[in-house]
Amino acid sequence: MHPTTDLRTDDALIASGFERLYEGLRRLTPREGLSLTAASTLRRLARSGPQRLCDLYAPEGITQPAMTQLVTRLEREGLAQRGSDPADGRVVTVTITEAGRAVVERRRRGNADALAERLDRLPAEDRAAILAALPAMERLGDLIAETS
Amino acid sequence: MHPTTDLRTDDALIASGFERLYEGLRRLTPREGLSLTAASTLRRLARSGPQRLCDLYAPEGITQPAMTQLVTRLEREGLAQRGSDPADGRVVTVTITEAGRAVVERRRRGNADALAERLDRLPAEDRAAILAALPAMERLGDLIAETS
DNA sequence: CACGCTTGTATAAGTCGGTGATATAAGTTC
DNA sequence: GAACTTATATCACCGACTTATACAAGCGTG
Repeated sequence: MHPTTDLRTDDALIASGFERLYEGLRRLTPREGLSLTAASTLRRLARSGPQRLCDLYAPEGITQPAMTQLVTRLEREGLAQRGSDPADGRVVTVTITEAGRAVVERRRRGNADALAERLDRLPAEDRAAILAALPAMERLGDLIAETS
Repeated sequence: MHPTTDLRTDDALIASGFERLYEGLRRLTPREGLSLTAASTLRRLARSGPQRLCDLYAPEGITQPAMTQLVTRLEREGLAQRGSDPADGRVVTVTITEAGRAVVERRRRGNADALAERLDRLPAEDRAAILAALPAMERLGDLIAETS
């Protein structure tokens, strides 16, 4: 070990490693008729409960009209529902339906299965290393989400 | 430690951890007018050298016409070039240009910088854990790419 | 060597998911 | 209550895919 770890080099290593992993993960998930944004929005609704439309588009990185359209599509497919705020006649609240939750769950399971298939072919010590780094990566993911 | 590690539980943990990380990474990268597929194709051309068009679309997970169109767009923007195979009059070879390489490099650096900004806010032991898991994650990424 | 089959690209038409500009309606402020 | 702000919707457009199909070059076999 060096007396002071070289952050710059480490960061570059991590970035290029994540790049490879990211590409793999991207290919792994079947679309099933849901865009990345649609799936992410559904997960958010499942995780954080009903949200105002106006609080939804910025974290998903799309514009307001895009979110209006996305919610319309989700509603048409029965995965989410529009509601109204009694206190403010302008706002539309978006709620995930049971069918929506089922889709989120099915996708999550499918993704996990596909990943597991590959993980099983990895040496045990690789799995252990990934497992050990997991809490750190989750914290990193949250940190990115906060400071988006 | 358990006598036999519970693979199923570990896999699920890893899948959900990766999900959070993936969402974060997805938001991190600015689009800069390149689709995910376009960026990935450029990286592939930079990494593996000139490729036949027919060898390009399957690994990127799109159809052949989509790749034809993508190459046309890349060519129009000066990031790639079409060429021909003297031995086979049907094939089109695709080569990345210097401008294309520059774009790949700039995106990589931008991504690394944005990531570094967050990594710096992570506790040192988290960074260390991620660094330690990196080779494993790269192997996993490659494994997914192979068995796509 | 001519015929049909296969392989590699391209084109056409349609769809989906996004954008910016703008409209509309509800709330807020003074 | 007029002007401003906020929340959503609509419009026209574009980019990036899809399937179906065309076309041209190579290949195999009688």
